Amino acid sequence: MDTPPKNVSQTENPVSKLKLENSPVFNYINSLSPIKPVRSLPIAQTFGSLSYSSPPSVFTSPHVSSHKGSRFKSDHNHVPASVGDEEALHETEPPQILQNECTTDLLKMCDGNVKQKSETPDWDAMISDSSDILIFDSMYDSEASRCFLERPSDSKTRSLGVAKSTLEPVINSNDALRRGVRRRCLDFDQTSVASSSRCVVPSIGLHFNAIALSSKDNNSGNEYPLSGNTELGLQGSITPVLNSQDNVRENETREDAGQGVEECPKSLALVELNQSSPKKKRQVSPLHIFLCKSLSIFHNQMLALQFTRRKFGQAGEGESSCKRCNCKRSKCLKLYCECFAAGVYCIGPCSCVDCFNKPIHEDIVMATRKQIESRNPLAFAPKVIRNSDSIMEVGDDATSKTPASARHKRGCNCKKSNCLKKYCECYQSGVGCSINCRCEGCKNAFGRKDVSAGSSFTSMDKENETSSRGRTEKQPSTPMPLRQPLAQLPISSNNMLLTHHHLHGASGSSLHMSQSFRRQDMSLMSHSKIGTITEERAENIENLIESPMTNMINAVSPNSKRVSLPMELSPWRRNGGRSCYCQFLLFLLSLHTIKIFFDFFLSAFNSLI
DNA sequence: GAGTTTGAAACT
DNA sequence: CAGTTTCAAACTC
Repeated sequence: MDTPPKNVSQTENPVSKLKLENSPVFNYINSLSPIKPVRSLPIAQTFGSLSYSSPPSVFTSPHVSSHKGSRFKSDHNHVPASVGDEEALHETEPPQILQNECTTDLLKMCDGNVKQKSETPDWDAMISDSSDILIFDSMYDSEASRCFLERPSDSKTRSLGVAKSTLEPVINSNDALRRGVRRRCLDFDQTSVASSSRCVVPSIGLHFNAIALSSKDNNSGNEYPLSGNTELGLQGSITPVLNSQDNVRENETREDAGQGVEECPKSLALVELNQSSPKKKRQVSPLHIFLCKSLSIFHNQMLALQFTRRKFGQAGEGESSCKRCNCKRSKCLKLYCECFAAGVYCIGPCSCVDCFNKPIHEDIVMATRKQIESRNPLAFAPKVIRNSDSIMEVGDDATSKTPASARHKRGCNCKKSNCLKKYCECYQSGVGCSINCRCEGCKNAFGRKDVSAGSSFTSMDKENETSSRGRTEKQPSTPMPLRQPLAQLPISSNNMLLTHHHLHGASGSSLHMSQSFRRQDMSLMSHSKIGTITEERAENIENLIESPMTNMINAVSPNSKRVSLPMELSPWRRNGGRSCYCQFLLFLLSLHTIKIFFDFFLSAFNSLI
């Protein structure tokens, strides 16, 4: 960071300093300081201003302590000796924790930069605290609490996914609460955490465990190991992914669980930046690290809250996607079952009979799923493939809205419905029929088969789909479904995720938003002269912003019936189109900018005097 | 809500 | 691979 040398102030005349501090200019500058304003800045309100509305009850929840106690890092200064102590502690100071600790962290951040650089701030502790705080903000949301406690879990045996025991309610279990986000995940594979709910963002195909795996070996010298809490929100939205590599990670995860320690994932792409080179690592600005981690944590909160809202039917338009199965004879263990097909457990509102698609039958579910996948490796893959250049063709009526290049993977086989009813999977998914369809008398309002042959559904797409069908879907490598796990994605040399361009099906609007946001923030960065954020690091942020995590929010689900994420559910597109994510980043950057100006003016006055 | 229709999934 | 059966959602009344 281009912080002016501070030795000037160390040698200054105390009298001069006093004069300076009493001067109006100094007062003005001091008012620009990030220190005091930040101290008075209520973080909760900041989130509120970002349209990240959490019920106020979050601050009064006694569960606050539970999560605080789940901190993994060595910074246990705040961890009480017992759960009871935790509760006692936090019941007496619920909301202040969020504000004070956050602001304290920011103060540390700023102070750490203003002071001698030898005083390396404890960024780990800071981030750990922040992550706890932020996660608490949503995880102990009153809704979330209900959600998490809806299905009691065994807090001892599992570190991921679904708990086996569902009999005894777990109230104060840190693990249970923390795992609540994944409660409804079909934990077919320990590290292939399914979408937490059918109501969850159906297909955020982000497999952070994959990153963890790839980065574990490289992380030994990580200067800024990440608090394990950041794992939570991410996995809350991870899609079920099965591949051979999962077994390895599964074992690792189980080992971790068996040790009773939830391994810090150290996996976030954000903190993996520039870790391949020790030199580069030394160049990483602590503020940059803080910023990146904060962004990731913030994102986690978005997803966690999103899960909660959808689960409790507050999704507005998204409610239509929260369906319940009604299986009678399949035991919800076949693809007939929408829940099973979507990779989620059945829940209370389901009307199924003899349902085995529940956490207590986890082993059966996993075995069945693998059996189905042995027959058809793409059985749980998304049925609809959207090209990255999909552009909604908006017509006069609602039914004329169709992703120009989105098509059903296998095509339909309608005989009587003319592809005009929901019997047709293409129509149900809101996509037009394609060359792959064997339908008769196709009149699909989203695009008829005969018309699609010359439409924007490119020849490559056709080739992919045709080849896919020709192989009877026994080669999962192609076509690349939307929900391809990051585990299969190429990881760059510096352990950073490659951009979403490697994926099919990123939403065009989301992409546009990301790019717009990127330009905006890159511009801001350049103008604020954040010297330590090198161009490469800026590119890292750029990649982060364009990561699949961002772009796949609008992806399709394994069950094409739950395809789209409603506009208002996307954490990046709320608040009238300006993302909270963006605003949060801008907020952090503005703090940094203010600090730079403060440093500049202070040094200038010091030099003058 | 019951019965029918439909097409995907599963089976042979 | 094709034909048949099973199944559950969609649909109709």
